[in-house]
Amino acid sequence: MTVSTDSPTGDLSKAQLAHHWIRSRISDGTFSPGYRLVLGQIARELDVSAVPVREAIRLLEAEGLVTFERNIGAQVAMLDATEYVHTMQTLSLVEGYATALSAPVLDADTLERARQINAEMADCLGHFDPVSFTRLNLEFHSTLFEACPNPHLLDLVHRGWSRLSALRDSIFSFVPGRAHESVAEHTALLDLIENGADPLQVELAARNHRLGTLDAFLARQNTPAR
Amino acid sequence: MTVSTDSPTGDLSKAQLAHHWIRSRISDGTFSPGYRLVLGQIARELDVSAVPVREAIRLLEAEGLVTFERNIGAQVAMLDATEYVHTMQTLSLVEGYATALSAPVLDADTLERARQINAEMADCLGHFDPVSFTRLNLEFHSTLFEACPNPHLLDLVHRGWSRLSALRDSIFSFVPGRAHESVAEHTALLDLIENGADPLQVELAARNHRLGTLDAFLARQNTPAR
DNA sequence: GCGCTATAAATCGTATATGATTTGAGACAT
DNA sequence: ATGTCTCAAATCATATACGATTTATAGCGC
Repeated sequence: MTVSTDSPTGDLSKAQLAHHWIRSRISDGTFSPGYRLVLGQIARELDVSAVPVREAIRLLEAEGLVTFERNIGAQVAMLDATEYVHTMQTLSLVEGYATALSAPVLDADTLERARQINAEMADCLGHFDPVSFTRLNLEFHSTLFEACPNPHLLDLVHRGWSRLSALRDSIFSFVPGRAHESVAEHTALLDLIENGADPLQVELAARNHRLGTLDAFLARQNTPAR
Repeated sequence: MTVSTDSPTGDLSKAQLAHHWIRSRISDGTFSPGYRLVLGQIARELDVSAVPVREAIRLLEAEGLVTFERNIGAQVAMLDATEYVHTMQTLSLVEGYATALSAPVLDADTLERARQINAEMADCLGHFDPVSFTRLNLEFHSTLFEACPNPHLLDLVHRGWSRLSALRDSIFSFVPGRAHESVAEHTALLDLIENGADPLQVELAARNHRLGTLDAFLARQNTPAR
């Protein structure tokens, strides 16, 4: 359901276990940005040796969740404003396309479910609940792009979400003063899909929807626009 | 210049050396798709232990260049038609956007250089030289997207190219009967950029240019269209 | 007190060693 | 000939050991 909380299935190597474990700790906030990941410490915690932990950390580095320097060690990556913009921009691109590719495959049930989720998001605005809002937002978009027939593309979408949800605090989808617009755009997007709109139109709607959130976020922070 | 032949700079760990070394062997064709990568064998060859080699291979797996199975081992990934389509599709997306983002930053000199490269590509058509054609094609597009200010996006473009150039035989950009059209589209793209066209127009031109090559390739192979 | 050096502690990087898993060859029965 | 069983060799996965590098600390001269 959620992107990064998926539990690994089947029997995994210790390196893979460490990989998932550390990623989970980053996602759930136990290890927040800047936290130093000491090999031996994590190894003791997981009751494994340092070798598979090192491997896990190098993989997380490749995913962009962790920074790593030779002979220095690893720490949970910190997204500055610039990297946030770049990640959101990239996500808007791949998610928009993934949504457009999956739109023709969505059945009526799925669309109805998406509308339901969007209704719940609207509720969150009533009794101010940005955390649920963000969680539902992910659920909403997942519903729309998960049917994408291109697994590479889908992988990029997941990586983008993972990076954002792990490194920004957990309410990055909620920008005060923008949330209402966001819900409205969701409805518009669903209408487009339901009416079998041109794929490019769907793509751009989904893309601009996310870029809109980004811009709102930047405006709020007085960060120079992208 | 080329995407995947960049030599690492500075002092690297043995794991990183192994990483680059294996990738180079894949790129230059020494290790072709399906080739089995045996840890101990590579370790002996590089005069290191198996530990850093394993790390390197796991990273290459994450990049999609090798497949790896627990207790079985690694082999250079094999792109079937489907994966080829997915990779090309994804590349068309990210490269198109990267080109559109970098277009406004390109100076006259760079554009002139691109035209020069494209002229050389046209020459390659005269004295049938698909290998140079493909190399120049990469050079041409690199020139256009390297100025992209979004490093994440650029990274995705590089990964896409790396995957394609490593796993398809080295002339994947050259599809007989399509190459002339390709050169013409390059000129059209440069004109758009030079005239300061709308970014979306540049993006779609670049995207469709690559998708055109993909479609031509598929048609030639009688593979069902994407 | 401030800065410098020397030393110790912590940590990383990887070679080596060992157990676990898979693969392949030969023996054997059918 | 075919299938299957057994065992040995190859290979992977990881714990352990040790050297290399960095960082922290204490001492010393000024």
